[in-house]
Amino acid sequence: MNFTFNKKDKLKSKKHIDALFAKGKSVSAYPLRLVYMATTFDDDVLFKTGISVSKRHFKRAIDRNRVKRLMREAFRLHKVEYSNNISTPHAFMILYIGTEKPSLTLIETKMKRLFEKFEKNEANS
RNA sequence: CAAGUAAAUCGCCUUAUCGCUUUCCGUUUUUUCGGAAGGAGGAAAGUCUGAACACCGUAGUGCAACAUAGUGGUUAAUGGCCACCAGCCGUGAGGUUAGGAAUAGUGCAACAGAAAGUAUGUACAGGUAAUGCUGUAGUGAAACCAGGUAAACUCUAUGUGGUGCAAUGCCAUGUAUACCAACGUUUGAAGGCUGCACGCUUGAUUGUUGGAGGGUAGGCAGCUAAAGUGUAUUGGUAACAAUGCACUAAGAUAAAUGAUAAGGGCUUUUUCUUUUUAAGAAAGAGUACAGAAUUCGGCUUAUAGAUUUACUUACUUA
Repeated sequence: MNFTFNKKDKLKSKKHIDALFAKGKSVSAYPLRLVYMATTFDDDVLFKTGISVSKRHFKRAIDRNRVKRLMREAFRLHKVEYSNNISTPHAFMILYIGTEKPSLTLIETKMKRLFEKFEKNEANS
């Protein structure tokens, strides 16, 4: 078991992020939205994940930080379950598209749905 | 006691579990792993100002634009701060100011009033050849060679170059390639047609290698020891200054400093018990504003609640 979520697991490269938003596919489970793309990384990590909250929905930095931290927690604690079903390297970006401040349990359940959808899409294609 | 005034301070805590990040040490070829130490604020916010720092610009002068506006002081600097004077507000402690100039000019003036300047009406009185020609009354803060207004233009005095750490400097994978060198060259390098071969075709303005330039992804510096913090003494009404002693305090970059659970503080509401004030118990609710991004000095705005110090109190009530 491994609950870590450090620099290597984060999607940080500008190149990857630009490519992701340009070509990536997406699934959503309100208030979350997952943009994903199969790709390769220089260091051998299976997948890298970025988390983003729009400035449009949360004007104050303190609120954005709070939502991002909750999302990071939700992802970190269930990372292992998700990674079991992923075989090829992927880049992920999880966006928060709601406008209300969420609770941790809401995000956890929604994120589970999000990845279920993602797996179904991958199996079909 | 109550109601106020002015300053200043604090602004949740503990434990457990799972994490993030920086530095150092050990380990390891690196990655990894282990250990230790550090890790948001009074406003980190607004980006309104003054500087440091960097780059660009820069003979001099004038105009324009913008800013400031009592006097003195303080400071690296300021439009900040302090003291005093003056006006206004308050019983008072105190608060507040948009405090230069109204015979340089232009404009504006609610209500009232005939009229607020190219005006002269009404009533009465006086006067004239005649006429608002003169006086009084009436409106108003102000009614003629007058005043008010510069939070209207304006004038005066003083001051001001621009852009910002996404500044700027350095390293540099890949891609394309100016340039240089070597090698290959009509005995044909290399490319195109093709699955391959033959063949056909283009053909040195090119191919390969190396250098070199350029500087995208990315990285490093800038980047945290400073007009620093605490404290004591001295000078000064004060802002502030000088000196001594002690201390070292985030450095991320799709952006760390957290999440969850339990318990405890604090505030408050309701109910119950004892009761002179008050105290105790139970249940519920609340626990703010807000997140560093080159660094400092200020200003402005947001802020549940708590604490301390100094001072004031007219009328009214006792």
